[in-house]
Amino acid sequence: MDVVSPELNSLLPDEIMDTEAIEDVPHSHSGTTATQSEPSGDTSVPMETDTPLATENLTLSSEATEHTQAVSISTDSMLSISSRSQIPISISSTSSPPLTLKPVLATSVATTKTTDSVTGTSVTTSGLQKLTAPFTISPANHQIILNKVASSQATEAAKSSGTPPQVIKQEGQKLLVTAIGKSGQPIVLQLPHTGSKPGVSQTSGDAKSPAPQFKVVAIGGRSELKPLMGSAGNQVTTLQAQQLKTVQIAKKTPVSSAAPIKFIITKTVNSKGLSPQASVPPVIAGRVLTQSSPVMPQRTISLSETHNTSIQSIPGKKIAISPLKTPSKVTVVSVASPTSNASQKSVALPVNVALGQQILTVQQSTSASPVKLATSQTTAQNIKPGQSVAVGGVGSSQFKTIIPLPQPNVQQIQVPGSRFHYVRLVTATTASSTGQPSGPSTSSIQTAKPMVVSTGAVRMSVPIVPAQTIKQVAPKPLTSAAQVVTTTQTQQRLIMPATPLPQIQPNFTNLPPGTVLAPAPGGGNVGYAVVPAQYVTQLQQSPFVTLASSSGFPAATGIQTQARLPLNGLSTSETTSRPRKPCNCTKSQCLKLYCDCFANGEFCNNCNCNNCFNNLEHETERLKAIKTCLDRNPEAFKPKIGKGKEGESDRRHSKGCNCKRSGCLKNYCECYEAKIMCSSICKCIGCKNFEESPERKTLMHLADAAEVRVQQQTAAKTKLSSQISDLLMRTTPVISSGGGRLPYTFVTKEVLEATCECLLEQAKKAEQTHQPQAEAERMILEEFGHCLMRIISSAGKAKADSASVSC
DNA sequence: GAGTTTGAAACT
DNA sequence: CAGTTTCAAACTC
Repeated sequence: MDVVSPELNSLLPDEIMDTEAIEDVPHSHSGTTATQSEPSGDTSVPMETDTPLATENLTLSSEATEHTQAVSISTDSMLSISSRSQIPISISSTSSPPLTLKPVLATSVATTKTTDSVTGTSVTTSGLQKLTAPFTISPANHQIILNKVASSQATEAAKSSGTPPQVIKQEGQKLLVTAIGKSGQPIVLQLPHTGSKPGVSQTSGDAKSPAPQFKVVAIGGRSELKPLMGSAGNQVTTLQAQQLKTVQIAKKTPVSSAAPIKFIITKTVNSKGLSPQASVPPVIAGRVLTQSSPVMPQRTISLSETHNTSIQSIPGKKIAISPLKTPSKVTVVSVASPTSNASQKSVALPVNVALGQQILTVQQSTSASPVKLATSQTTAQNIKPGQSVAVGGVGSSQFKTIIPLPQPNVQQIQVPGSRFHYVRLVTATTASSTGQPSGPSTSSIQTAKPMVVSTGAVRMSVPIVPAQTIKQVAPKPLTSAAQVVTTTQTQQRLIMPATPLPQIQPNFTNLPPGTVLAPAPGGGNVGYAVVPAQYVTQLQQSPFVTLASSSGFPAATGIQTQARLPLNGLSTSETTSRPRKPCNCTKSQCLKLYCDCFANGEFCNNCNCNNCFNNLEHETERLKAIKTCLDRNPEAFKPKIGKGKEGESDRRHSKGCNCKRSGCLKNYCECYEAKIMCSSICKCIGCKNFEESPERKTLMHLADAAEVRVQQQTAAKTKLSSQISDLLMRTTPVISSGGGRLPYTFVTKEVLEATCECLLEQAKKAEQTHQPQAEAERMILEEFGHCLMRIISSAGKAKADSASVSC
């Protein structure tokens, strides 16, 4: 089954389509059984794998020495999962790139089934320790889907479904997955283990045991392996980081043997599962079904990847990540690698990850395009087992619900110069232990630091990847996509797509950055947000972002900063170097493309707009507006200035301008504004914005000169200001020179303090006498005037005295 | 800062 | 798809 229809694929950004095709081939031939290893042996956590279909299951186990199924990966790509444990689990893949899985210290992996019913209900079940998921790794998509099953019941359901999902079982409470972006960028999956001992962390709600966390980080990068550290909140310590399981997929550059690549995930492929007809009812791609009983709420995270070719698409493939009994936090960060011209073969990766009470659905576009991740969570109470919540589907029909989060539960933070929006999703009802104060967790990435939510009933920690690291991995933010899904016990979710996606439906991953999707009805506290990829860059500047306010989102505006997206193809550095201009919308409610903020996928912040709906408080309207825009133009949120055929020099407007009177030499012209020349697709009249245009050259020359002047003036002002400040701070005025010292030279520190005391005294006096504010201000100003007069007088006297002495 | 110009977006 | 209207930014004074 095709996850994404061809139509949808056509709508995808070019960069997505350009990705190398990595073909995930069902591996019927390898009939290996899923290996299970339960180092922990914790009773609470089922150690055995529930793999009805052992052959096609993908299993991650620390101890498992076997890997069963070959996972076909595009020839260039390599998937590696490493854990500290030395037991290598290798997964043979049909393709040359080997997939190796090594278990984490105590983690065990069990394969389970995940079923997606035609009705759209997918249930992934397994023991807490089990990860069940139809597992698909498509190099093209650079995503790895893990499905985590929370409850054994879910496992049962999965079995019933009959799909041979690939199961990844992890005892650790944390799962970190890093996906590779396009061109040869490694995908790293890290499965941090909450506790050194398996099964220990499973106790949910235990303050001592960190809440289970699941993190997926997709970083576009070259072949180099960069284990992203997901510091899942506080719980990931440096030591823990070492325990993380890392799956790395490198395109084109297979990991050298010398490379410390260890595979912690064993992937077994069930031929049945691979078969389209899979016993599993056709899974609606991208559709997330959440079933949870009040007692055993289940959460499913499904990642699906669209295919351009039906052959490549593997319906029913799912990767399940073993759920955590304890409230789990899921963080997914994916950064798409720079676009590659690789074949557009895509592999559908529907992944369902059931995490205890959460269901996360992620669909990935066929290409290396920005990773798309959708997360929906439903409250366990409202959702019955078997009940499904659709979070994003390939087809619009699959998109059952997108509901804005309750305003009080959402906070947005925008960081200037960054494409990322920080979104805080708070569930008031639940208090999570995730906020445990811990030093900055360290991961394989040393600089990575978690965002810590210190206050509020719900605390959410978002691993922040230092910009440096991110840059290394994803040098080109524009093409890269990052998604972060954070699920805490409180059911918080954060999704950060790197780049605006053309469509909101059926794949909600197409939502523009900053989009926050609310949980399905009844889902209550859960929501998900789409955040721009440069989020990571922001992190660099502020390693810790505190999303802490228990108060409602509106109150959090103070911490909001403006996030920006690259404008019109300008380099990220260009766009991020200066803050975006505030909008002044008055009639559009900032929900139309007239609004630059909205058009850039940003929330309005510090703008001058009136009746603004471009914020989390009006997420419903915003989502609707986004959908409307995407319906009208699937590429509405794509950068208008796309890459040219060969580098930036060929950048051109995707649609071309239609200027009539400006000669395309004013900023009215989008081409000119983007500092690019008009092209053949432009419909402008009287265009003067071409290479040989003398007017253009003159303008450019003048513009350059003006810029230089501005810089010089700025430098001069800075210097002058510094000098004045330095002069004022001098404590000892120089009066012996006999020169004409100005009065301010007598404004020494002592004089300033005395003046301030006088003013304060005056203020107190006014307050004691209950003077009106205006009168109080008058009194203070008068006092200030007196002070000045005394200073001037003293200066003059000193000068006179000095002169007399000299005489 | 107010008013005008401009062209993209939205609408018909 | 073309024509018109709406809108907000760019620009002018």
